[in-house]
Amino acid sequence: MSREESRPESAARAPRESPWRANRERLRDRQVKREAVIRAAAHAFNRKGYHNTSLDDIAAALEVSKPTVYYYVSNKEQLLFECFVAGIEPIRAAFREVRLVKEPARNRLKAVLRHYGQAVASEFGWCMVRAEDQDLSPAMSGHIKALKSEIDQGIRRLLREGVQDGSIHPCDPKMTAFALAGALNWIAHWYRESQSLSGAQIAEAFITVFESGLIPRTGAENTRAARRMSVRLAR
Amino acid sequence: MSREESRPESAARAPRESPWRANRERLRDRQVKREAVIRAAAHAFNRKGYHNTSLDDIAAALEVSKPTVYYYVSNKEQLLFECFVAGIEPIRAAFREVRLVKEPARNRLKAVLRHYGQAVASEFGWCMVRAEDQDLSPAMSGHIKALKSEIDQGIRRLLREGVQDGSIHPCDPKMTAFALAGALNWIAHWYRESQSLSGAQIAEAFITVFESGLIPRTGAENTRAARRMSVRLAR
DNA sequence: TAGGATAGCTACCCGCGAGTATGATGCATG
DNA sequence: CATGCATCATACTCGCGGGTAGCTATCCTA
Repeated sequence: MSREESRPESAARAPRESPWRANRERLRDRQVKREAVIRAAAHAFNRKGYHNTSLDDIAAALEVSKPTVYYYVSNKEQLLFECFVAGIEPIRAAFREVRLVKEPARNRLKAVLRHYGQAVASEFGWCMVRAEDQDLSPAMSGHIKALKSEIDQGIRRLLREGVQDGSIHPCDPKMTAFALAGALNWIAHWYRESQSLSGAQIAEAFITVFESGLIPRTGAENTRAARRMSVRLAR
Repeated sequence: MSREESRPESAARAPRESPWRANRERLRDRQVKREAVIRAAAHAFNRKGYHNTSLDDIAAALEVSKPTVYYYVSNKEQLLFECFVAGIEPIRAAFREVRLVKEPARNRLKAVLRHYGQAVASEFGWCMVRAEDQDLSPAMSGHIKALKSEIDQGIRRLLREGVQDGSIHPCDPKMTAFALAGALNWIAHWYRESQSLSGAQIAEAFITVFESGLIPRTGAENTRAARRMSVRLAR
């Protein structure tokens, strides 16, 4: 990434304002490498599953040895945890972002769900969705549960707000949130990078389904969703 | 089960019509025990996950030794496979059953989804949903993929039929099937037997969500679903 | 130029768990 | 009684993989 510019500088002893400069750069280098380890782990977990991936596999993918991996991460469990966090963070960010927006709750929910879908289809999606408490120590399991719950509660809240402001059809927030999140989470099970659709496109298609519902709509309300669909089906 | 009546008979040498009678009974006994092994495995997989469950665990739960388990099943992989089949069979049955019914496709789809939800919330639900190709030999993985695909195609077909007969809002069958199945599959991740709702009730709630959609309905069409919901929310 | 921190490797330990060799028990048949 | 089959246990093998001990190389700093 930024290695190409930063490295030669320090190697050639550029005018150093602070004696800590080189140190900071080394730390940043280390961070870059650490992230590479996380990504390699996510990639491997994606393809072969957590339990079928050995740390030797991950090391081999990075063309280093196993102790090198342990130099950047304390153990396998933490590796999974980091992948989980990397996967779920964009969703949390989406909630924060949307909190400031002045729009009907349904639109804010849609924005969140779009990011949600993209996150699940990302390289960390598998880890986020499949990180199981059974595979983790109680402490990490607790962290993960808390983060998951935060997302769940966020969706329920948007649903309640939507029902109140009239932008969402009356519904049971808990069950509806389960249904929405479940459908999106499940993307991680079938989505492959090579697919023709991107994560955003899938999220968009799902949102269309969720919005219109299965029962045919009559009159003025089946406007956008239905028209978009007929366009999609036409090509 | 039927052991109480059948065993004494054979032990007491009841009038035997055929010399194979005792043999048949022994075979049936064996089948009963075999199923007990499968169920114990499903139970353990449910709680601790496939990879965190050893065959010693399963044996211990049955109060037998590991070789006894191997006497009824050839290896761990097959154990998972059997659980998967036990989980998915009710869904296949639902499709067969519904094929004969003369109803709008949306109602037939609903019937299937109800069984689907119950199956996922059953004791084999976890195994059905989580059986991963990575954990299985290519042969079994192929079987499982075929069965999963059969279900998927069945849902898509019902959706297409529904769009044609007008009982379902125009939609992309592929994406809609993914959304529906995903939401239902995900039940296995959060459902616990102790929960207040049964699998059937959850399926019912989900169907309500899918049918109405998030966008508020106006006029005559928000009849059943919305009324049902206001009842639910009232108590 | 010595000393120390950083980064990485080879070679190992060791426990867990899948699967098995072998033998004991018991029941039916001849 | 002897033979054979079915059922199950004890006690093992063995490889995989998480994790570590200890050595080496490099580079920065004093």
